[in-house]
Amino acid sequence: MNDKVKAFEGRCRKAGLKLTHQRLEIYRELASTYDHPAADDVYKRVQKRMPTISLDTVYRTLLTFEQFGLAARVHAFDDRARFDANVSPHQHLACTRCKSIQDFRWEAFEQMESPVEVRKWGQVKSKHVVFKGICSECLRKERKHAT
Amino acid sequence: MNDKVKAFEGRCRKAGLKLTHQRLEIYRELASTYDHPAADDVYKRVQKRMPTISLDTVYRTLLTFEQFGLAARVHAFDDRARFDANVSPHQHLACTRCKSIQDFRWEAFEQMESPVEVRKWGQVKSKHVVFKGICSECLRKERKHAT
DNA sequence: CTAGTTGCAAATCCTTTGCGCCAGT
DNA sequence: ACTGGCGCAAAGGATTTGCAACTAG
Repeated sequence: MNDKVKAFEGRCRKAGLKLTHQRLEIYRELASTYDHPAADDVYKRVQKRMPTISLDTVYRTLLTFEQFGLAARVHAFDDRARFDANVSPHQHLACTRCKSIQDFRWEAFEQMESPVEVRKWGQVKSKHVVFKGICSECLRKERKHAT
Repeated sequence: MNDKVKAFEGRCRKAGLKLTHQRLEIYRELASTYDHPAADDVYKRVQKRMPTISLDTVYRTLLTFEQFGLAARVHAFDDRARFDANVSPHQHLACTRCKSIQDFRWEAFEQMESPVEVRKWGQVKSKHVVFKGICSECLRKERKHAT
């Protein structure tokens, strides 16, 4: 965790981004969780330690992180954006019931060659898979209710 | 095209959905294009032939189509939802510059077995790939400006 | 010092909703 | 006729923006 923050500080300096308390706290929060929080969630959590932070700073900061490759935006559901400090290649599992999002690696996919249409289409920057369905937790709850 | 509409009518009857002019026009519009319009685009286009239609009817109708499997919502960008009358398996190419979205088939991917983590995660309903990058059209324009 | 950042409040954009009237079956 | 669907207007929610005050480098 502290390594992540150290790396983050270095990346900020290199990019010419000022290391403000807000950015540090927001990054720390994002890097310490695997649940892909929405901007609002990040705001609420950071607010506990830094009561004066404002929601728009969180939005602005997350946008900055995204632009500098320090965090990624996840488009699993369309109601609100979700964020991820994990910027190395990985794929997502998204539960349509509880809206949870989980990372997983899929090297067979990541190393697969893209079809010709894709190469002809233009300059690809990223490829990403999303599986949707119902997570086992939600399935369990459902069975209980059905009983 | 007319086949699509005929099929659509059959599917509506079977599902107990009333075949209103609005639904027919919205479906016709969506099925006649490959550009994955947003609700607002559909509204503007349908409005030309049906000036009294309202935007919220378009939203409601697209939602209904989605729920009954008559159309699909595409989550490529997070600003607004995009829709697709193509509900058979296919993947997407999305240009971050012009926001265009293109379909393509990728059978090697579609037939690939999912990793264990996925099967353990829960009950998967769909899997979908999005490639992001810059389409050749945008690249061409960029080169022109750079000259 | 000074440019980049923040906090506040207001604005904007997309999408949804309540309700009375209308239309498809 | 009955019920679902429509149009209108207004609400709701997420995200962005203008601006003055502040702060990291």
